Amino acid sequence: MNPKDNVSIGLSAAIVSVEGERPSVLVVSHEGADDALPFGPFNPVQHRTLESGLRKWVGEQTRFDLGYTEQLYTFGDKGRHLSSSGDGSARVVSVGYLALTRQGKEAPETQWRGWYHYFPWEDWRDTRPAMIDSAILPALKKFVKDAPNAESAELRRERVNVCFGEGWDEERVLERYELLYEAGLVEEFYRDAGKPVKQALGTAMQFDHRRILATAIARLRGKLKYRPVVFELMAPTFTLLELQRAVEALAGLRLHKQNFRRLVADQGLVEGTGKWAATSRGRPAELFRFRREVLRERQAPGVRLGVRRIKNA
Amino acid sequence: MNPKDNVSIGLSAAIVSVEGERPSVLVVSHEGADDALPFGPFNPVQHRTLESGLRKWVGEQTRFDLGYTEQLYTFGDKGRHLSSSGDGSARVVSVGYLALTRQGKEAPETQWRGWYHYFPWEDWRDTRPAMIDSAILPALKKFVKDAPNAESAELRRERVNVCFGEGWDEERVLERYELLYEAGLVEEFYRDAGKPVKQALGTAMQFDHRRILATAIARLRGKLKYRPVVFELMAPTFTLLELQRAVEALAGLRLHKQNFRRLVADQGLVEGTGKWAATSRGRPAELFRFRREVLRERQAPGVRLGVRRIKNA
DNA sequence: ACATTAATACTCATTTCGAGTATATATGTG
DNA sequence: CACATATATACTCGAAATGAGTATTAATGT
Repeated sequence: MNPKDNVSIGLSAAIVSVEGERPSVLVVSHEGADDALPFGPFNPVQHRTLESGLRKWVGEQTRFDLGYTEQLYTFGDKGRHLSSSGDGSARVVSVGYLALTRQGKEAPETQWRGWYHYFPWEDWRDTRPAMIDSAILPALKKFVKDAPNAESAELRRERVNVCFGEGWDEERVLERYELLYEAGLVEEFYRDAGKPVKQALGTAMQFDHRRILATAIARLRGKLKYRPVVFELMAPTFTLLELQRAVEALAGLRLHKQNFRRLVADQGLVEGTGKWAATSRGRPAELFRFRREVLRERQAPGVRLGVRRIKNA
Repeated sequence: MNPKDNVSIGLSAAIVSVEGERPSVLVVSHEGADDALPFGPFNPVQHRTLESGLRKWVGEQTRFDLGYTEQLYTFGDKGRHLSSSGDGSARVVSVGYLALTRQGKEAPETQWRGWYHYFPWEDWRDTRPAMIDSAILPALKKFVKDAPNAESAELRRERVNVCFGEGWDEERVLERYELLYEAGLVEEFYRDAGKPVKQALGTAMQFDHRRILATAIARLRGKLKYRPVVFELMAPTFTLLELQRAVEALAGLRLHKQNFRRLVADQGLVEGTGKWAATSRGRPAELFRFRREVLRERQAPGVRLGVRRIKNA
């Protein structure tokens, strides 16, 4: 192939953990600049696979030993990988990864940050976020009206409806972010276009990292339901309520407690340890552990969160 | 970034269609060489996005106008992108795509080929393929026995069990292909290692294209169940049996006719046209069309094929 | 003692699913 | 034309899964 076809490949990782009710992502933050995901170039000479390249880079940058990892998507859009400083020179194709861990000893330049800082409209645990009605929908209405022609307006109307209309589908995280981007509701839109920022919902990230994070959340929310991935984020033993809170934090939804318990129990996802959690108030809860055997036994075990939100939080 | 980090990006597409009961993939075949998927390099100067690059390349090579497309995975393993001629020079990272179309006018160097030529063990419509018991399981048993140590043997045993043991999970196409690759049951294994071929199940493809195709089939089989993607492969109108045969062809499984009908009808995926198919024998079937509106209405409509195989074909 | 809090158990109606049986409408054959 | 055969379509029925509770148990704080 021709040398002019050469491109640099950037590897980025959305490293996710949950502490209590807060789903977080590990970010590299330098003062003044936006947060970034840990990332680095793929070196075809050193690295045998993309994933081994990622592990090496991330290890160096964050001192983290990635556990579960999964490739998300490869982004190559022109103009979507600019840093805040605006160097538009190199064309970079970026491969995003999702990694799940528990919090540990991080490198000093990195920190865990709640992911709803970047996506405040995605957290429906307490209530439908007010900003959807106060800021998002009015702006999107305008976006529909400003469409260049009727056909485009109809397409936009449909997208708005799917993303923010009747019936919240918690998995459409990326679709929603991309819609907000195109509608100019997000800082990155202005940065990529080299224009002054007009609207900026949520906290911005460097490059296309918020898009990668959106992809990560979407994938994780989907995967939760058919693979027992939550357990990668849990301590070795946990109470059922802790497990539920973790799932809720990730899904951004509240679940029905009794049914949640029935689900994980009936599916054989967990087993009691016979020990009890130190409790403050209320009846003490039994500590459970993940039954690794289910990975072999069942076809598609997962916390099939009865997707519907609990009537009222 | 350093120039030595530069890599070529190859774009490949698994273009899928179904004609009758035969799911096919569009391949480029030159005599003497293995089949290949349509592919070409990504040109960062010309192409704004990876997908537009793909569309351009594929358009030139196959005269096909891709409809539905979806990015699958980005492969970068060293030594898995060798051609049959064995040029090991350039390091290529390949981005695989899935595209769904109907058959039309193809370029002369391309042809539709049934995908079960490449994966004969994946077609369970008539019966559990005999080669699983006659060839695959014995060889995999040996693969387990030849493990370097007990721990590795246990891991291998589990993988064999998940892939080919009790309970067929039709989505694990890639997992199965990778297992067969590692166990040396597939031509590509020997080619990539530069060794003489010992065992070769199914028809080989160039580069890592069979792996990309496996990824495509797996993704499509999964997606079928929660998104109405089959309809991309159907004529504008079709009988319910034709629709069922298409789904069965893709899934490699037989389905229960009456329940299939109930499913697609109850979900509002199709609507009758009031016209009837020209019939040879039996009562004539009504022609249906896809109700595009469901894309807006329901959360996750798809042909939730009651995964279990029909008792006996 | 008792209000409060949380864990866990049990109930119940509804929906979905798997697997049929039953009936309707063609063709082809003697 | 009667009837075997093939296919489409309708309807049934029990089992399992799901959504939304109520009931009971076991702690703490006052």
